[in-house]
Amino acid sequence: MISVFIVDDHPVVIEGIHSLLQNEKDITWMGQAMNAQSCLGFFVNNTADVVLMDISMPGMDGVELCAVMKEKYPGIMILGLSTFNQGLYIKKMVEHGASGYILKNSSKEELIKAIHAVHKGYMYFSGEVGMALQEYQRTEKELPVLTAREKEILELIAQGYTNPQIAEKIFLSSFTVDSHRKNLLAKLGVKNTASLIRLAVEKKMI
Amino acid sequence: MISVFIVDDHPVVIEGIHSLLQNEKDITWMGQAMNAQSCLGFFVNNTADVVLMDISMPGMDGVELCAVMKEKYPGIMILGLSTFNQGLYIKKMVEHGASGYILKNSSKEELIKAIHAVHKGYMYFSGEVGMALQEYQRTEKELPVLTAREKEILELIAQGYTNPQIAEKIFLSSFTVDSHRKNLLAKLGVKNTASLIRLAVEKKMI
DNA sequence: GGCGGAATCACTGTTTCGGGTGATAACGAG
DNA sequence: CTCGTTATCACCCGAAACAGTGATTCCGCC
Repeated sequence: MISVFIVDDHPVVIEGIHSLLQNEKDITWMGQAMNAQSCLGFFVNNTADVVLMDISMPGMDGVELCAVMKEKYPGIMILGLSTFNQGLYIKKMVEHGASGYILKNSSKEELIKAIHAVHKGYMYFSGEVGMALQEYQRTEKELPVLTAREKEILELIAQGYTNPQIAEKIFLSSFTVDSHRKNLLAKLGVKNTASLIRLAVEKKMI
Repeated sequence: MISVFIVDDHPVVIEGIHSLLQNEKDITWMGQAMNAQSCLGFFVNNTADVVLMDISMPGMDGVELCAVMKEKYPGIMILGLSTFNQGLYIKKMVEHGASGYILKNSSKEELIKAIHAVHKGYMYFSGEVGMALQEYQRTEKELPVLTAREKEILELIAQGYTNPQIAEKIFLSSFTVDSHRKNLLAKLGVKNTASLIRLAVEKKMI
């Protein structure tokens, strides 16, 4: 049984989703809020497994509310709601802890599929934005473990040394350095030095 | 009128600087501390415009104390004190918010000049380390201005695109993209893509 | 109305990177 | 004792990056 709460400033959306879900045996309708304050008020004395949350709302928007909710109740899964593909906001919501995103005109099947997915801890993304963001998540969470040697060489690459220079510096063959470098690219799933260093700096690996 | 406080574990240094400053009309002697704890205690109920701070002290050293002080009282200017040119520590102190550095055997004139300089918000560096650190500051704060085109191409490089790919994407010749790329390397004073991207990410240019 | 910077394009090299493929030795875990 | 991983080294080859040099157009500024 999955308890669901919805936050959206459009009554018609609340009603629509409510009616879509009311006959689902394993989904319980916990309630609704039409703004961020009301939502936060609800969760003082109540809880839910999954929160469907509008991205754009008057006052505190979905991105902020998402951050606050995840801060207070990390166990609650948040699924973004929007009427169109707004890549930037989706990305921001995910960065602030949302587990996914669906379009408001999604089918009943997709809605239920998405609720189940995020409840189990998966990410769910609706429509064509899906693939791009799955990729984003991959690099976001599953950071491969680098060996000591790889970290050492990554550091030197970031400092601007070339393979031959690194080889001389740490007494290795430049072939070896090149091997490690290629392993770094493969492990981190990037295709060249530029994206390697960007990832490394952003993830504070160096 | 500039109020000055000093932190040093050597009484002779405190005395020496005190006597150098006692006849200065626009400088007020606020007091002294011989360790970090005592210094922090003083600033609970007092303040000062400029703090002369020894780099090496028993217990919490100048670098740490500097960080703590700047965290609590960002408006207080800190001037490092050391008996010799210890580049690494100076660099660290500056990174933690110090506004400069003088040698303990500086002349009275230099001491007063330095106090006035940091009080006005300038950096001050004593002796031959001066130049090196001014340089450090230059690359640290005075980031060259990039043109719109350069920023655009920098962004694309960071996303992992090659020159030919960028050229195709924004309808330019790959020669042109390469020109901009070389300008980026030259402007930012780096020698390859790795250090370019590292700098760009660390300085939040992308 | 010239001067400088930005933006564009062009050509020629050399060096480095990146893909693929494979080998050997050491070492720890099962 | 094998099996997987790490670390090492090796070679080929095409693509990309880097260095150097130079040219043209456009546009704002003094």
